[in-house]
Amino acid sequence: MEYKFNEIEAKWQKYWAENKTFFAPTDTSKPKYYVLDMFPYPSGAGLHVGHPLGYIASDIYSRYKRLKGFNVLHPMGYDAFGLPAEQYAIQTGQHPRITTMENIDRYRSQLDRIGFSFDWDREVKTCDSDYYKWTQWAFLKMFDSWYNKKTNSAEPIKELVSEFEKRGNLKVEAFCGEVPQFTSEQWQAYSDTQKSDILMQYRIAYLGETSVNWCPELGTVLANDEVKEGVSVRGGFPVEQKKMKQWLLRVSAYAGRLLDDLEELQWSDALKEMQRNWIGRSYGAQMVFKVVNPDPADGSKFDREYDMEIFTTRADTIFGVTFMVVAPESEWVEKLTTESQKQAVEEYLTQAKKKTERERIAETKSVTGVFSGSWAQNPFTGEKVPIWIAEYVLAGYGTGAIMAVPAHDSRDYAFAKKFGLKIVPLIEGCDVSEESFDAKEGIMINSGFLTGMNVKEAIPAAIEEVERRGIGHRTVNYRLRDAIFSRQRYWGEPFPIYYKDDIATAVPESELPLELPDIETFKPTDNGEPPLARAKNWAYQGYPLEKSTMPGFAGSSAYYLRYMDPHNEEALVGREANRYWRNVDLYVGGTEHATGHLIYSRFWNKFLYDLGYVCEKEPFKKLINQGMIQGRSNFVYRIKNTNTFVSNGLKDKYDTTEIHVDINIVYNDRLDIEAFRNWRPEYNNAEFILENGEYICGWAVEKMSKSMFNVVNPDNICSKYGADTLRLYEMFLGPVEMSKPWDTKGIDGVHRFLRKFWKLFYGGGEGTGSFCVTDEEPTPQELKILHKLIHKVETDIENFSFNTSVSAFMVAVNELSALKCNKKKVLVPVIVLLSAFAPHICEELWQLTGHTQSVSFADFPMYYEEYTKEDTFEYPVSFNGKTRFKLSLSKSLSKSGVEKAVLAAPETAKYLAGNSVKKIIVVPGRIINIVM
RNA sequence: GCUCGGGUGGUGAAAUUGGUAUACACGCCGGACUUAAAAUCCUGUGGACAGAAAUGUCCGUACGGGUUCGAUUCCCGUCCCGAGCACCA
Repeated sequence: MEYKFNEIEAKWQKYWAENKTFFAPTDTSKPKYYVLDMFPYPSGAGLHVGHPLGYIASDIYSRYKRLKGFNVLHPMGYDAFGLPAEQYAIQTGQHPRITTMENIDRYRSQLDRIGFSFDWDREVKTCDSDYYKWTQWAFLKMFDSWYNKKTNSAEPIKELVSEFEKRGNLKVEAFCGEVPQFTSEQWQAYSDTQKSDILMQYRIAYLGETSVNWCPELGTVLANDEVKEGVSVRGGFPVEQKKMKQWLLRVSAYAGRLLDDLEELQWSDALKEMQRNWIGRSYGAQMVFKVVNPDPADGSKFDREYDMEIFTTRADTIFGVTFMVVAPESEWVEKLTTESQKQAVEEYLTQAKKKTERERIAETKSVTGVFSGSWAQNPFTGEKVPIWIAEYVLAGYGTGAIMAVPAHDSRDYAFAKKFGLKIVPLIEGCDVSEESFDAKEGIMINSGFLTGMNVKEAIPAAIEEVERRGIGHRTVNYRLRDAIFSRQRYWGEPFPIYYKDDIATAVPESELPLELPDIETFKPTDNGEPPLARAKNWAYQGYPLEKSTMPGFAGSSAYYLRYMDPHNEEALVGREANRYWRNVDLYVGGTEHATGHLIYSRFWNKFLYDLGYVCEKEPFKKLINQGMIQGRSNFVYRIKNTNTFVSNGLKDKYDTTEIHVDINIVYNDRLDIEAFRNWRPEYNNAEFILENGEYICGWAVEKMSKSMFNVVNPDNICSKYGADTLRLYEMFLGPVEMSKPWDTKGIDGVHRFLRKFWKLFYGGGEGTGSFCVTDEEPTPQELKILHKLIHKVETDIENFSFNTSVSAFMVAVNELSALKCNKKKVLVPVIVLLSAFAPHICEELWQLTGHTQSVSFADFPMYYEEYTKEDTFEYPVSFNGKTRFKLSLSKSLSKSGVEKAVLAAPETAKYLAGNSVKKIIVVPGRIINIVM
């Protein structure tokens, strides 16, 4: 019988859905395994063949784990709030919910065709109110918490308030904004508004007036990870810095833990490194320089000496400080500017402010700055140095002020050269005439008590001295900033916050979800308010509700927890379900979320962990980053001003224009000329210059997109070759982690393999023969093929090396075909093993070989035991007619293999014979280990 | 500039981590079946040299050195490619 993949696949997909084959109950009698894919944003374009790459890999792994007896949680859902649906809504007036639901349906039908083993009973959509109820709930918990540095944990704000009432905040150590010190009496005397303002500085979700990334085109603020090179990641619109009142999450409080806990995760080094860079820890010292104007007559406003605090990682270079710099946005600017410099400073500031983020980045090489008029005193040398204002110092990092050591910092060096400031070298033998010496090595000179020390010793020695003198202390700084959490958008979770006499107040938990109201148009209002300002009665008990909504990462930060217990109405995740499923064992997704979702999720999880809602401190134990699949575009070459097209090999002889051509009318780079003429009316009477009677197209690797006519839809591949072929082929293409272009050329090879496999069950005669397998005992040769296959595929799956396991199947099937092997005892274990990769064909063959249920995973351990027992035995190896040592071999290895190995390496044999070798381990033809 | 990955046939890529380099697949060459094509199947396929042939010899994993009985794998230097970060003091 023929291999009718379309019928077979439809049959089993229906069977799985009807029987809920992949339903994963919270069954504590079995070991659990949680395999998660990053859920997709359902875009209007649907899935292309690149999207399912990671899903296929994780599906193979899930099915494999089920075979091994695990209770596997493998859910899927949709990250359904987002910008594209809203942009579409603004243009068309169609409610984003409608577009989103349509897209979800399309995604679902595409996913179903590939035969994934998702437990759809656990599906979540972030835009459903019974899902975002828990997003809002978590936000309220953050609003009601503060970060205690003493316990290094988030704690309820109620406890903080009672501490304030008893003792004020003198003993409180918290990650917080700027707050005055106060006693309990002072606290009690504060007005409600004052109290609220103070508490706001402590909350983990807080309202803050900060400089934000404002994108005028999108009409919203963006988080740091949503901005790249000064433009928005979505849309590529310019972004500027603007002071605004916004909701923020105090992610920075968790910076240290986010960094430290990275160690124990099984993530790729590249990804961990990205997070490390993003969090950016640096050890150093904070110290104080006195501001001392030499000539008070110069309009100095100082009636006393000010202490200006700076941060440095190079305390050892303090003797080389020749000037100081503060950021233009720093609050120090006003205090430091003297009368005589006032005009120059103001000019500089207006100029700096006008620049967009993009311009600032473009001009990183140009050095700008202005002298403030004030001077500071070096606490070690007593020398007076000028204080400058310059853009190269950032207000948001450290204290927004630095001590400049031009000899040993390239940025300070460039600045000193431009403005003619002094450069004092501090390291023996360094040449600072052309560039600074930034390396942290060498012997100190010109450095008082540090002179003669190595830089590595000098840094701690300098910090110690700073601490001894009481002018500063050792400290750690992080680059990671608090996450801006509000968006001036409609299609997102509403904040459960209302403003009672301008005091931000939480909507009671019992009233969640706070549903997103319907509105007529989705644009921001004419006076620049967010779209929710258009909603009627957007108020709680008569008080106005917050009009911003939450950003995209809000809904995706805890979805992995919701899958554990998706229908629980009492909690985000029930205690019992959480204790069983714990966290994600394997997470598969792209690197693009390295500094966004993967940071926010870890933060969110740690926060819930602190409050005792979840039992693991990290959400994702092991992470695999699947590569992107790019498109392979085809081109035709039109001779300019004609309707004649010239084949790729001849195009250099003419003046041509390159035109993208739909890859669906090109086969192995050969153009279907008739189809091309029918593709577009303007090509109806196109002429062609051929080579060898064919039109050969050019090609290039590009992003898969509609505009380049290179999108390959998985549905088409499924109809033409079947889902099993698609699954195998995507794996066969190369390692999952690698990015690679899609090329349909090789798919025939994989499809042929499945036909060949199918034929094994039909006495080698597809189309003619009838189903025919025997109960005969396998020969040793057949067992060896099987044994090798099981071993190879198992180790490959564990290492996520699916391309090589597909190859192993091909080798085995080729070998079994050559032997015309149709013995059940050989073929059935192959079916079981292959069912992880190509489930439909395997289910069918499983049934045909006489099994009544869906691939009965319970039977697998038997085969597994029987065929993977590795009896090792000693095999003597001799040189010069004398037995020298014995080889340790497993039963599947042949004698001839070993002899060949030794013969292949006579030098090795000679060497080994002359040494005391205890054991060498050999596989056919190759020595893999020598024990001396 | 800094930090991580990588460079293996015509192409996608293997190599059990120091043990016969190029498995598997595509493509290509030749053959079988066919009136023919498609499909299918079989054979060959790193390079150079020698031979009628089986076969043999040498060179080959970006380049130059090193360690080792033995290096695609480890070490040093150079050159390319990709990804991420980028005034973070």
